[in-house]
Amino acid sequence: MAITKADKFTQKQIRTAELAKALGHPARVAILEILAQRKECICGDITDELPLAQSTVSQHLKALKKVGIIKGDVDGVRVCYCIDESTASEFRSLLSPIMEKICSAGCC
Amino acid sequence: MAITKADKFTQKQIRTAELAKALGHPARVAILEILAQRKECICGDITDELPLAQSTVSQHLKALKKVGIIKGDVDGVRVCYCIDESTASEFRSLLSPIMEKICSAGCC
DNA sequence: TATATTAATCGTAAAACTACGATATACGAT
DNA sequence: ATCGTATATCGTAGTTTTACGATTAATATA
Repeated sequence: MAITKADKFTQKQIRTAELAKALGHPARVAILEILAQRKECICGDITDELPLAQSTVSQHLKALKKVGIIKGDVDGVRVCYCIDESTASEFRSLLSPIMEKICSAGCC
Repeated sequence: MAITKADKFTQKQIRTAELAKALGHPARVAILEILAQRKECICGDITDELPLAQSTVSQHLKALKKVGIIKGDVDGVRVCYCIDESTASEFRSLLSPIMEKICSAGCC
């Protein structure tokens, strides 16, 4: 962000935006869905399920890891990815009140 | 997106990402909060509440309008913005199952 | 030790995002 | 008709995102 006055927003707003942004690409939505579907870590075969190059998938995984929504443990030659429940809960906590409000903001 | 194979993702994933992206900036989170807080349209004083230039706020409003989460009705010299409840509900519908799953994806 | 495999990183290019000031447009008020 | 106010749009610059192929690093296996 060029010359962002990020400090003028609240930490909640910044964190909410950060997490929402992580969901802001179909590939990352897909990755989270894949990880959530099976209730276990996914070791290695994420790239196979996406219509993207391996390096691109790796970038998306990195983006998700950066905000903490997933974590990856090295297991030999593979890396096991899974969702970080605590961050997921944090996300829900941040989002819930907003969703609640905007879904009942009756006017016009 | 350069050379995006967007057609390889589901419409749900694409729409979810689109809406999440709209929340992907603190200013837009703030705008939605402002609109949701008061349960009526906001006519004109949105820029005053944000640490951004008028033209920048206008761009953020445009981004929110583009995905349909807000709508703006012209009222004389002002424009009255308010949340589009149907899109907000759509957003919640898309997000809920994902949040549900990732918050109980117990592993590791 | 050599080889194959997995995943991250590097380098790069194109597109999108963010921000601002300046300008244009549209309307109300004088 | 003119002036002032509110909002959108234009032009622009810098940053970030997205994507890919190529390379590197690490490990498992032959």
